[in-house]
Amino acid sequence: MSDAAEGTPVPPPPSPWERERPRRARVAAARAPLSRERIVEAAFTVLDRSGLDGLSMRQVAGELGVTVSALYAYVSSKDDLLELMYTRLFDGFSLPEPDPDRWREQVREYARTWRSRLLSHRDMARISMAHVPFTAELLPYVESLLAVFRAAGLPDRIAAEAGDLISTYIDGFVLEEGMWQDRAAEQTGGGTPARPDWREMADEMQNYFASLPEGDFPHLRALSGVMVTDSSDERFDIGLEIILRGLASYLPDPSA
Amino acid sequence: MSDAAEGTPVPPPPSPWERERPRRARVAAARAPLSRERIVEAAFTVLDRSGLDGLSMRQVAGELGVTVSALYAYVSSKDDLLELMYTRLFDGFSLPEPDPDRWREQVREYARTWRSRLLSHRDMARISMAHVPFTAELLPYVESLLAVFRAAGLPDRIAAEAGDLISTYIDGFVLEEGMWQDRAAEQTGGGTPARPDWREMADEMQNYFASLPEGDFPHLRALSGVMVTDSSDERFDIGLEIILRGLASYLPDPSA
DNA sequence: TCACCAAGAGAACGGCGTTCATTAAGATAT
DNA sequence: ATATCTTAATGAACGCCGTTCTCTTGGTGA
Repeated sequence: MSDAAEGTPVPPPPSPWERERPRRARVAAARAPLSRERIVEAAFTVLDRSGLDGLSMRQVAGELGVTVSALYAYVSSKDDLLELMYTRLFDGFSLPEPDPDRWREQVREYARTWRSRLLSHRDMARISMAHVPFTAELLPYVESLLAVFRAAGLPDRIAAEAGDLISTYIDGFVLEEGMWQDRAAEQTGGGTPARPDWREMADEMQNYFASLPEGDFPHLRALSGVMVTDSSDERFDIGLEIILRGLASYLPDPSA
Repeated sequence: MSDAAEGTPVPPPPSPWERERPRRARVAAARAPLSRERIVEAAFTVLDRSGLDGLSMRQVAGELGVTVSALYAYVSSKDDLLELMYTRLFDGFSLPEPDPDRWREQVREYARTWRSRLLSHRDMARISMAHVPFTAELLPYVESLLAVFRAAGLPDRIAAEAGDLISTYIDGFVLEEGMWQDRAAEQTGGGTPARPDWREMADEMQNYFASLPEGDFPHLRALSGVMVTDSSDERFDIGLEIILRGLASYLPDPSA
């Protein structure tokens, strides 16, 4: 442990006037060399902290203690990085073997799982909406969702649309959830409360609807109750059920 | 018309070495003073030419022959401008008086109209997806859509979701249409062909699906035919019909 | 004629995505 | 042990962005 045992030329200590070189980046790199994986991970950290609008290559680089340009050795562009993040969403995701007798439940499970994955990172729905899962890596997931619909007995034309329809619904729903969340956050101040105050938000909305001119918005007023009292989960299931019923109507025996 | 009749101090002509001052901006401004309307119009021009990613305040200002900062006298931010563009989409839009016997047709018409409006400007679906029509100005439209659902006899919980569901479907569908369009455009080169080559695109996709390992993607292979041969309009109507059937299943008499 | 005013110009700030030449460190060959 | 090559990261630069601030200018009413 004692240094200078041999004649190994120890570099002289830096003179006081010369700025100490930043050694930390190198040290960090030695601990864990940069990689696509590490970059994606850092990107998720930045995403959760600052949202999609605050997700810049510079922030990601900063998170890793590295310069921006270093990232471009592993990632060809910001779009590339976003696509990696999108693909990440599918990791370890698997649909069950299609069971014609349980196809509704299987689709429900798919939908709930997918929604919870979208909710697991801030603004993830925005990223998801900007992508189509038609890369070689993701096609298997599309395939197994289609398998469920076809096994259920849906006509080809219906099955072909069903996947898109369900996925679009989920993305859109979560996207809106996020927008209300953001709106709530920006009202309570710049800070990002872990859980936005739904109660307060709902009350405010309720009041707003109730304050609308009586004669002009009868339906909005009438529905403001259920819009506000129903939880997000309930509303999600309702929309999902509407789609499932629509799909089921194309089956020879809709009772299935 | 003759100048210098009186002692009005005419400014000397600009010396040859000094850059001629740009007079055109001023002239243009005199012709038609800036306004929110003119700014929105210019923004649409830029949007159609360069897409949402190319829509910058600087480009809009350039389109008007004006400096960036001038815009900020009329528009408080870029977000504000985007919201104006979004609101523009609703101009002159009107839903018919709800007719319980024709509610499906009324919803279909609403959906087709809305889709065609989204298609009328490049990337408009992206802008639409980022907004909720819950501003004072747009609530009447929401109201009259809800009116159709309620008049049809849908339960409140269902009617409350139906508006969101349909709107999300339309936005999502058009968004995807745009993505395929962009993908096609970037393959044929930087140029922006007015109508992307659907035929070629479809063939290419068909080939891709057909080239997939036989055993691994039976459903994708089986459905690639209908996915490709059906026109966008047909696919849109199919998805819409699925939703309408789902909604109808909540009516006492689903035959309506 | 002069003071005022609204509208727009112009410059600047900090941040962005991306590229490029350069450098430090380790591995390899002589 | 030394010279060479490779790799991985740096740091500076380019051109663009949204936004703000100060300044100019042309027209208006007293």
